[in-house]
Amino acid sequence: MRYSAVTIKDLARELGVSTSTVSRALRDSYEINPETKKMVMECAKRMNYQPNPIALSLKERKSRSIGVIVSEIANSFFSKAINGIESAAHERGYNVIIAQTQESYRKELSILEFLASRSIDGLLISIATETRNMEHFAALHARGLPLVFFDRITEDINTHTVVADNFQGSYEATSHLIGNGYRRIAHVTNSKNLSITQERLKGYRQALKDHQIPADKSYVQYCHHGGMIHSELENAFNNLMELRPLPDAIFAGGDKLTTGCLKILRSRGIKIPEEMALAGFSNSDLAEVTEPPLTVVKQPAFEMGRTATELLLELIESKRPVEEFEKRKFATRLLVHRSSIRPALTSIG
Amino acid sequence: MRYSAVTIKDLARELGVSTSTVSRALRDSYEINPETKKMVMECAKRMNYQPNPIALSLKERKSRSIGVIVSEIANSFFSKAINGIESAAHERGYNVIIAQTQESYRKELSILEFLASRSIDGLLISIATETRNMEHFAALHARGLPLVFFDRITEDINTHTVVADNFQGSYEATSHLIGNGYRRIAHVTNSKNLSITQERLKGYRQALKDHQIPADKSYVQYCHHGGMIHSELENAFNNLMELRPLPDAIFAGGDKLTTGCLKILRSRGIKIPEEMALAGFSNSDLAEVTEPPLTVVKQPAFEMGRTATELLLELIESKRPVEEFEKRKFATRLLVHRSSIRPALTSIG
DNA sequence: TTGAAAGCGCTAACAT
DNA sequence: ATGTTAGCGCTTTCAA
Repeated sequence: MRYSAVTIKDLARELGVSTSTVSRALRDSYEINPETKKMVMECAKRMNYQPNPIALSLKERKSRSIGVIVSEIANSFFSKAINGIESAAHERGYNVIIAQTQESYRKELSILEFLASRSIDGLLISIATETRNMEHFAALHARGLPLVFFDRITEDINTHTVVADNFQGSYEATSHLIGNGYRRIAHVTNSKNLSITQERLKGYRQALKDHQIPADKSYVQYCHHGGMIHSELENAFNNLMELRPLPDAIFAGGDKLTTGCLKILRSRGIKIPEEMALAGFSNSDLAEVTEPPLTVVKQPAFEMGRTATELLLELIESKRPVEEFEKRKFATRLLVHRSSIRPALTSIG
Repeated sequence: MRYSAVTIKDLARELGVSTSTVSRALRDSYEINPETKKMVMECAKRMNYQPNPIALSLKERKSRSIGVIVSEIANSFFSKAINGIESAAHERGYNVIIAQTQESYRKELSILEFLASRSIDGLLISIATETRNMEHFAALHARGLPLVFFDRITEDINTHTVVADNFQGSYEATSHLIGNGYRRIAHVTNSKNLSITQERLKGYRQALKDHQIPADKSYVQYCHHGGMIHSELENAFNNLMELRPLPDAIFAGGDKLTTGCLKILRSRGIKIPEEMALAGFSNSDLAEVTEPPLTVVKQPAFEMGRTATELLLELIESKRPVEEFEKRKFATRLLVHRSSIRPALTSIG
């Protein structure tokens, strides 16, 4: 059974006027007699007329919907960013179509093809951790599809980007660990090719450097799948546990990695922060009620989503090709909790 | 700048044939010369032709997209259910448009209007906690839009439904608390009008009854906004703390309520489970690393999402009106952790 | 085996 | 002030 709506034609027939009169009346055109307008409006309301957006889309060659590609909505940063995206999009009459890569490059490719073939007007992208090659994005961009990257961005494509100040967030968190007496700080992070990985790594390294702590490459562990594959984070962690001297703190570069490290530490009975401190990027609401409460770097996810969307809609609705691209950067916030505070008694200094 | 795709017309011009020939060749029609077919296919590939789904939609009067209405995607149950929904929908070439009510009836109304006007083919709905009146759904259903309710359902509309066995989950959790020596078990739950609230309440009451524990109405606190408004849960909690005798356990009937109670108990320094045990419905991955680890009733969210979608697509693609409606019910799982286990020393029995 | 033409719902240029 | 018509991309009779 098909749901069939009232069309402009039905109204025209009902009223004995032409479809164009109805169309113009509904759009409140100046060239329509006020009385006719009123008559049409009333009839439309009475018959519960709803314009068919598909016909409109076909005509205007746009669908008033935008796509969003993220790694997974269960990620606390992305679910909040999506709230921001939806709020900005709906305000301006746009639909949002969400798709998840689960950090997989293959999925990213197929999703991109899927979305492109669904006539979306533009795309918000946060790149999967597995992805190294940007050609699939470049091809679409070259064909004129408006693109805005957020959070995990690429330099390869010349368009708007929205990011958190990952360097700052990472620098602050690492400095905080150092300030609490930790010296052998490991860094568990996403795949090397990701923009956020590189920036966070830089912040981490700079903090070590500024405090005259030598950086050791083996203290940095990359998770090619962003902790999406459980064994991967386990391996990274095992690698760290084989190091001598043992790290005394872990700074994690992503939502799943932060909570993942917490789970592993807990499951192995390693005391936090006595034996190993933990801090990391996360937007989880539960950070303060875990055991121990987690020190986290929070990104303004909602605002970032909103801004990315506004920039995308600007691109979509711009009459002329946009030449100037913005790089918006948002400050992060460090929320300090017990997981990274060295207890007074065991302080080594 | 507009992204403009290759059309069937471009192919026809390129090859010097008619658009109908191209169309038929692409659809592999029997009445087209194999050589022509091959030629068209090659040209389509070469020019990177992608059929315009909007034109198709207009023609077929369907959009190959379904809407999903949930309270919020940051909810651990819904984010996983949505994964299931997307997996089933994408498999069959459907788009998913997600919208969030934030538990607000008003938002539910406007979202419904928005989605209905965007020519979706069907709708998956989990009702907002504020909603009491089902007329907005009934009106759409009456107009022939396929609807499937999941998780928070209504009896008022005759269609497929997908739920967890809320009674069972609630019964088991409450019985578990009783088995651990708790007798004064409070229940913090969603708005009274919600289906899940009623079923979970029944399970809770039945468990009390089966163990000869008198039910006290004041031990049940309803949150009309599902804990979405912070003060609401605070109030509910305060009400419980004024009771004498004081409850010795809380059983929470929803994701946000469970973690919300944890936060409140923690912030007030009330020891869990010594002073107050806690258990509740939640699909959070962090339940086992909170302090204390939480006893939770888990729903098979992914499977529920998949099933709801399959039922909806069945409805959408059915040639004749569907008369027989299914009520799918999924078993829940009780994961016991420390938050509900009475320590041996303080055991009263 | 192929082409011409109509039509899905809507808008807008062009009549009148 | 209103009507006629063409066209957005595609499929599908109907003709040839």
